[in-house]
Amino acid sequence: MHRELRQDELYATADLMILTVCGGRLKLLLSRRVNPPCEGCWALPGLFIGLEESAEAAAWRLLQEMLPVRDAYVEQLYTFTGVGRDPRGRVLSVAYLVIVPWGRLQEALAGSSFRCFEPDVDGPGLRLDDGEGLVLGAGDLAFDHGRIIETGVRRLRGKIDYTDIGFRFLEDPQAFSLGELQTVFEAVLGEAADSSNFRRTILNRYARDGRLEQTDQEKRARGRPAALYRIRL
Amino acid sequence: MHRELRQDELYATADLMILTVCGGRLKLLLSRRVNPPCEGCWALPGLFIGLEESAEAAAWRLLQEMLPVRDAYVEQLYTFTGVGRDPRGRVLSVAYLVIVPWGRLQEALAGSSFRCFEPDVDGPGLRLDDGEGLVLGAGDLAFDHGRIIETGVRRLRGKIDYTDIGFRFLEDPQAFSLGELQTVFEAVLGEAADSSNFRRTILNRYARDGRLEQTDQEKRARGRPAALYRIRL
DNA sequence: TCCTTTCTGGTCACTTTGACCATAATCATC
DNA sequence: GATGATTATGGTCAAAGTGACCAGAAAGGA
Repeated sequence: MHRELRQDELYATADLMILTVCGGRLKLLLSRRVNPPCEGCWALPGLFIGLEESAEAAAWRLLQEMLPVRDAYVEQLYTFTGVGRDPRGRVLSVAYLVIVPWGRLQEALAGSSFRCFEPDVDGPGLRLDDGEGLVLGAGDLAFDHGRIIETGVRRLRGKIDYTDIGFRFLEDPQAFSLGELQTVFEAVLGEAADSSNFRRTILNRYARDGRLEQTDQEKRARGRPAALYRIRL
Repeated sequence: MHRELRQDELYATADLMILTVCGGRLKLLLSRRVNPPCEGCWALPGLFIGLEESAEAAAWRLLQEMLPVRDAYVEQLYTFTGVGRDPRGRVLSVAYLVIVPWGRLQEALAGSSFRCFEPDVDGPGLRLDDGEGLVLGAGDLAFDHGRIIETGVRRLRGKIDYTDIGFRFLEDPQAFSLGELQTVFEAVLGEAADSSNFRRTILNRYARDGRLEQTDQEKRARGRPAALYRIRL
């Protein structure tokens, strides 16, 4: 999709930070740009916002075009407006956080050109590791996407403790174990939690007012079977 | 500033929610529109973002043009992108929270056309009261400014407890009493606080790591003199 | 039958929070 | 100058929340 931009006009794109938790790690979807500008760089998926659609509608449209997933969670992250951020012209970027449970993402991902990277925002600069030897720095990313990614990961970390955004990573919010939820929290925050304290905190916060309820089912895996819960989002 | 918009182009404005605390109440600045569209409606100040400036730079430019204040706090709030939000054409709104201490705002306000309104987001619909008998509802506002205002007040309330944004309302962050700070919190949250508990919480949170320090000065007013503090922002 | 793994429940000390009470230090008023 | 109102400051006390542990339960695997 090569597009010539007029220099006396303003444009806006919707750019998506598609996040998931897989193998106990927070992952981010990037694809390699095949056209200029930033040819060969890794980039967040994005598209130009049409004149007849809201930014969020554009985000959903892109999501459906790229990987037809249902039930994704989409939340506006921040709008990046630096003058020189796109060499083609003046392009604002309305960035979105998109959360898709790994199970649903995995299928859609097969035929796509996306690759999963694990973002690390704790060091001096952003690092992205695909787990197979490929490690990117901010310089390997198109536009100001490095800054967007840092903003997104930090925002997610900041919100997970006082909103229900963590539940959006669950394969099935109607049947999940507290262990699965803990895995999400650990992946997002990047540090281990005590399972006993974790369960106490979550149950205190969500079961008290009935948003979280235990079902009569259980999940059997390696260890002791886990009770399954249901959350009202 | 009447402007004809092309129908095949996209535009973006920076719209400002200028907030202050005055008389123990949270106030918001609105002005009445004298030109179409929404002639006669009350509106947030806003301008079109130029091709050569970032949205935040546009916000600062507008601020300086309207009321030359120094040392305001500016933070991006949200980007509103509804298709029908501006009858002139396709206009995105990058909304900003702007906080100006009342003392500095008051002077600049004298010659302007702005009016202070106290926003109330707790009822079924937004209400804005200027304290002199004028009460606005969302329908009296231009564009989707009612939605912007609700978003802004809620965001401010949500952030005041776990960020230092409340200190931005202080006349002088280098010399303020805890009573003044408490007034800010009460105005923003809309409910009274226990002064003893408030001081303990603030001192615990900010004095522990040295961001908040007591000065050797004090402020004398009606009651017992108050110690003055300094915050590192 | 062990051993490992995971889930679940509990204790204990420490911190935080909300509701009070008490006192201190000033001003306004008589 | 005495008195009362007002605001600031310091403290207690119980309840709730948090972090570090320990212990047992219930499964699968060797």
